[in-house]
Amino acid sequence: MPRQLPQPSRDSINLVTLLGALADPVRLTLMREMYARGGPADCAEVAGGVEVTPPTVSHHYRVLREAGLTTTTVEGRRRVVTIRHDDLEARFPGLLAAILTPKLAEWVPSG
Amino acid sequence: MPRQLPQPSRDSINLVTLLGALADPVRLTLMREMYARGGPADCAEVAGGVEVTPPTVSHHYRVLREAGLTTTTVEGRRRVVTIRHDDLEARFPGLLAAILTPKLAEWVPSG
DNA sequence: GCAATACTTTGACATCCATCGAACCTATCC
DNA sequence: GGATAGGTTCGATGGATGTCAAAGTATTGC
Repeated sequence: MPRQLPQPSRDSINLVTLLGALADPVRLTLMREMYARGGPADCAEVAGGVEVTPPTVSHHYRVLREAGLTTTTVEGRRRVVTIRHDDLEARFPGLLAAILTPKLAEWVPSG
Repeated sequence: MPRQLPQPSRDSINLVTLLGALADPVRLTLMREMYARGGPADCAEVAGGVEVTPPTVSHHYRVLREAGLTTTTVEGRRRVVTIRHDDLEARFPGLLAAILTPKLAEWVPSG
């Protein structure tokens, strides 16, 4: 049975917390990867290109989830993560697209 | 003569830095106030409703400026601040509106 | 049951960050 | 020049944050 990890309700998503969650290169990379995949994705696959240790990856997924950005479900010994498109669009229309759509070359100057 | 305080060029505005600058209640309040006024505004007036000491306000204005969000000019013994609408729209279309448009009641749950 | 897999939690550590008081700087005005 | 006003910088401080190694928790498979 897939269990769902605790997450804030739509109405309790805080903008400052949300921005703080996105204001980190690792988490922004994770979000971009999820966004590009467009649907439920394997946590390990999404984090494939990220160069931090498993505990740190776990920490970042937790921050994203607790900020209301993602939903994580446990399926066996893997985790599946999804961006909360509907909730985020309802609360902050256009925000996600504005942050995640720009090309990589644009959010990292000289990158 | 109005002097302009140093700020990053349009192309060197970093998304992570920008989000970090906005991920603070005081700075978000300042940005909202400026956004609502729609043009150049007196720093002291904008910060009128904020309940922190002058050194802290000064610190926050600096963070906003160095993140590329605002332009500050010195006119006599007051400062005038402006949101860099054009540069921000060019780099991250729709971002500013998505973050600053929501009503107050929405970015602070139960507020 | 046992071993291996996948991820999390705990604890520690270094760094960053918001905040303030005190001192400083630069205009304005008498 | 002296006094005042508006802001900034400096130094200190308490708290948050990113990171990792080690230990813990589930789940799969033999």
